[in-house]
This record gives sequence, structure tokens and C-alpha cells, in this order.
Amino acid sequence: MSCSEHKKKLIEEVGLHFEQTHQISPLAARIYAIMILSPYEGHTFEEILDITCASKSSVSTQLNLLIQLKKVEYFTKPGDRKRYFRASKRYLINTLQENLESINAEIKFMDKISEFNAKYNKNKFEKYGEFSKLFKGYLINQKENMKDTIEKMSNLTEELTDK
Amino acid sequence: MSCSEHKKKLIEEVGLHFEQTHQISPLAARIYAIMILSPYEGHTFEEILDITCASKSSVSTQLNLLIQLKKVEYFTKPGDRKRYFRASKRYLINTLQENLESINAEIKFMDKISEFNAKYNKNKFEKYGEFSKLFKGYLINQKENMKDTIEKMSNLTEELTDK
DNA sequence: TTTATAGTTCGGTTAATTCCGAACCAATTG
DNA sequence: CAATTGGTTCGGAATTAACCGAACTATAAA
Repeated sequence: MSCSEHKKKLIEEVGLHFEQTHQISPLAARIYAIMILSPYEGHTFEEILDITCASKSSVSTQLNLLIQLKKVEYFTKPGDRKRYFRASKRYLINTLQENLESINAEIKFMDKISEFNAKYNKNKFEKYGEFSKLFKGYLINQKENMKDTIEKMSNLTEELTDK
Repeated sequence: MSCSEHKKKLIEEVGLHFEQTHQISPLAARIYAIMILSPYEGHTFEEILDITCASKSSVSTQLNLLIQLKKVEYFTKPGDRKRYFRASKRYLINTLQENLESINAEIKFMDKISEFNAKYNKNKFEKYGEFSKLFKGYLINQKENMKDTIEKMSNLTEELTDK
């Protein structure tokens, strides 16, 4: 099943989004998009070649990159040598978790700046400090909020995979 | 005032952070870092040259880029031809606002995916749908949360600039 | 044991990014 | 007016990223 025009267009669109938000190459983003657009269904290597019109080597490399990043996983079928690639079942959770890490990085960053400013820019720091306190408070708040959602999603995952 | 070793190291560190989170070139990120590490103080073109050890042309280009992105602004002093560059006073708010936009993009993206899946992957969608609903709910929640913080910061800005 | 399938690896090409130096411009100073 | 200061602009060099083709490997089937 090659791919409808509508879907091809969507793959480009979603791919572009992934390219920007996940910091991966255009081809990797397109491959990921293909899989997001049919969750739970596996795609063979050949199908991906066919849809992306890219070379075997590029698809191989980028696919392995996505697997390494845990964005993509694969399963096999008995008596079938092919691998079936699909978006990692936990990809929404993973996206959240990546976000969580970037918030953590932001907080660490704010700490560094605050520490430096408190030491060397003390006189100007009062004003600046209020902002950074507000910002940091916001970040920590977000973090808690996100943890909560991740937990809910994890529960949902277990519930579903148990069946 | 050239720059202490400690500060130089910090500039590299913070620069790296900006490079990744703001999607700008290494030099632009370093320049931005320099300014973040002394808020309210202006830096001259020469100082930046001196600290970064980059060429005039590169500094000029990247500085103008940062100005265009509203990350950096400049002021002048009477009877002084130089411009004094500093991080935009609203840079924390701007960072939040950029985040807000990326959340908006994420929501739009979720809509696209959901719409497509509801149409073409209906049978598998029940499970998947619960996740995406949860995720979307989270995003919208974040958005509201962020709007609130932006408002608080804006108020603070007005309050401070009035004085 | 040859052949086909399902990928992987390596070397290289192309394209894009990042940065530089040299020439330039516009305002000020002597 | 010539010289200095504070940048800007342009053409290109160096680096990096993205992708390709061809040769290769490992498994299985004929």
C-alpha cells in the first residue's frame, strides 16, 4: 500500500514539526511521521523506502537512530524475516519526558545565572531577581504538573498492555 | 574589562544551553550568554569582539540577528557614538512566549494526528485516543498556566519601568 | 551450494551553516 | 579636508550535516 496523496502531504507536515521539535534530520522526521500516522501498525523497511523515496542506506541509518532514541521500536512475525517498525508505544510519554528533562535543564540554567548574578551583579540583582524567581517558580510548577500527567499515562499504558 | 576565567567558562556553558534551546549559532549563543550574565549593563561592540575573539563581521551579523529576534536590544548614551547592547529586558517573558507558541504548535499537531486517526485508523483509535486526549489536556493546561505567569511578569515589568 | 531477502557499512558528493577578511560607508574629530 | 571610530556588507573558505550508491553481511530458501 503505497500511500495516498493526502497522507503524503500530512507526512511532510508532521515531519516538519518533528524536525523542529525533536531535533532530527528531515528524513528521520519523515520516517517518524509515517509511523505516528498509523500507530500500532508496523511498517516494513521496504514500505518506508517506498513512501520516502530515500536510499536504503539513509533509511537504515535514520531508522537505527530513531530506535536508539527510543522513538521507534520493531517487532517480528513468526516465519517472517522482516522487521516491522512502529512508533514506540510510549511515544507521547517519551515526548513528555523529554520536555521534563528540558525543564530540568532550564532550572539548572536559572540556578547558574542567579548564583552568578547574586555574586557579581548584586546591586542590579533585586529587580532581575524577582523575574527569575517568578520564572523558576513557574518551571518547577510545570515540572510537577507534568509528572502527574506522566503518571496517569503510565497507568493507562499498563492497563492497556495488560489486556 | 576583558573577562574573568570563571565568567568565560560560564559563557561557554550558558552559550551551549542557548544554542540548543533557542536554535541559534554558537557565536550568537555566546553573545547572548554574555549579555544574560550582566543584565541591565550594556556591552559595546568592541567588548563583545574582545570577549568572543570573533571577527567584526561575524559579531555584526549575529548581533543583528539577535536584535531581529528581539533577544537583544541596544541603547545609546548622549555624546557617545557607540551602541550599548544588552539582553532584551523582557527576555524571560519572551522565552515563555516562545514556549507558548511551541505549545500551540503541539496542540495543532495533536489535532491533525487525532483527526487523521479518527478517520483512517478508527479501529485502533480507542486506545490511542485516550492518550492523545490526556496529552492534549495537559498541553492546554500548561498553556493557561503559562499565560498566567506571563501576565504576572508583564505587570512586574511595567511596575519596574515606571519607576 | 547457489540465490534471494533484509538490511548494514563505508566512502564520497552535495548542500547548508558558520565564520572570516577585506573593502566599504557614515558620522565625528582634528 | 584627512583621519579615526563604529560598525556593515560581500565573497569566499572551512566545517558540518544529509544523503546517496556500491559493496558487503547474515540468514534463509531453493
